[in-house]
Amino acid sequence: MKKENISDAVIRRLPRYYRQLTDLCARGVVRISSHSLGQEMNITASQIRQDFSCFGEFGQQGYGYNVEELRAEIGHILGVDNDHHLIMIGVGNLGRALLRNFPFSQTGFSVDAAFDVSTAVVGSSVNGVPVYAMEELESYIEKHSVDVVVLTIPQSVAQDTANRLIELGVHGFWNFTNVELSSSNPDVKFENIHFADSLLTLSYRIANR
Amino acid sequence: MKKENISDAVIRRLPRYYRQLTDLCARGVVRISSHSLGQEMNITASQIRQDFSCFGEFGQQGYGYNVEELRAEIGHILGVDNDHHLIMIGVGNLGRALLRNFPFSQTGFSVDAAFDVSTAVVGSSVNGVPVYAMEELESYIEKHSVDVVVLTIPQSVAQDTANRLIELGVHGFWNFTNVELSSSNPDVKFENIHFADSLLTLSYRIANR
DNA sequence: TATGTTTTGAGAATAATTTAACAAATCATC
DNA sequence: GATGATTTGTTAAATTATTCTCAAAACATA
Repeated sequence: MKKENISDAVIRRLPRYYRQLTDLCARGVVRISSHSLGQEMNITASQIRQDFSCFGEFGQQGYGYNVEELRAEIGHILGVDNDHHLIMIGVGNLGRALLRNFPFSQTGFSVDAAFDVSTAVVGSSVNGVPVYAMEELESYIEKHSVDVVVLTIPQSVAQDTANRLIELGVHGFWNFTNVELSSSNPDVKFENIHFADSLLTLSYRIANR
Repeated sequence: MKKENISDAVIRRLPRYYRQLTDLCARGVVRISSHSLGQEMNITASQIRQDFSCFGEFGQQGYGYNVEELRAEIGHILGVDNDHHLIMIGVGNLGRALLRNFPFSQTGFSVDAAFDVSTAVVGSSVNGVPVYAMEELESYIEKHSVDVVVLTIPQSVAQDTANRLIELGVHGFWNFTNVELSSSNPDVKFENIHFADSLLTLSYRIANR
């Protein structure tokens, strides 16, 4: 039964399904049951069926799921076949590492531009992505469509920079700064990579194992 | 009422409390009630009190919580005052970015060594951390205590490398590869930073806002 | 010291998530 | 085509997480 509002818990599991199905495809597996998929992923078959049923009926009784088809469906739900446009603010060590290594195109994103305050990098390009000065941000966004902004900047300027971008109509932020960003507009979405938070939970778990 | 087993949901909120309390300290705030803390963090006062009560009674009726004291308690729970030892496997763009930027010491970790397969980096040092050849891993771990290993290596060698380290007694992994790692030993803890998963959930949310 | 206010921690109630159960549909084989 | 084995999608039950409520404790002020 297709649901109207999908819970966050379900959404956060989708990418993992997508990865597993990509792997199954690569291994040449044609079909799979919720039971065996669950075994591979170490989750219950019930949860898998429940999760998928939020979006439609992708399986067939007595048969299971067609791997390639299911992968395409979930990829579509996640938007990997979209043409999302992304820019990066902050071309320091982390920003550069992402530009060089992260497979943006595989997730449906094209990286169109980067911005930085440092005159040392402005004018250069990293992995084919041109680096502009922060002053050019407004005029750039007026001319180009921007779906997501990657924030790889210092904490201290994170919220101000976000505000400036929200003002310009951006509503997707991939936030690598270790602060909580917010907007009064509920349509503005923040996705955080909080390195420190992550390491601290590990610290807790190894101490309390 | 102190709890025996703390749920993952609670643990994952602790670092955020810690951050907020650090900020309050810096702002010179001496005491705070669950209500106003909740307002600042956009969560309910109930949840805050419930969360804290898992670990003890840190507040005082009619007064609230002493900010500095509470910060210290949560820091202690998370282990920021521990002397955890950490090594990094894989000194590529991402590994280098972390070594240069991430404040390991603030989270109770000291980075003692890094390892890589590339002869181009072996023998060098990044931000004071010496880079050794992968062949030296076994002898290094025999001589030094290692609590956590940061995996910033290609997916393809992630599980094998983890296995090799688990064999050597390591039971904490900060995993930056986009694969799910596992061990039959439940005392081995994996904390994942799955960049692609994170961006995909954002992709979903901006498309379905 | 008495009085009204604030605020916690705990228990109860509610909400959300996960797991179990099962009818209905398909498959595989005789 | 009939029969038994699979496997789904859905509903129900169980579990987990969050929010509400309130007595008890401490504070603030007179």
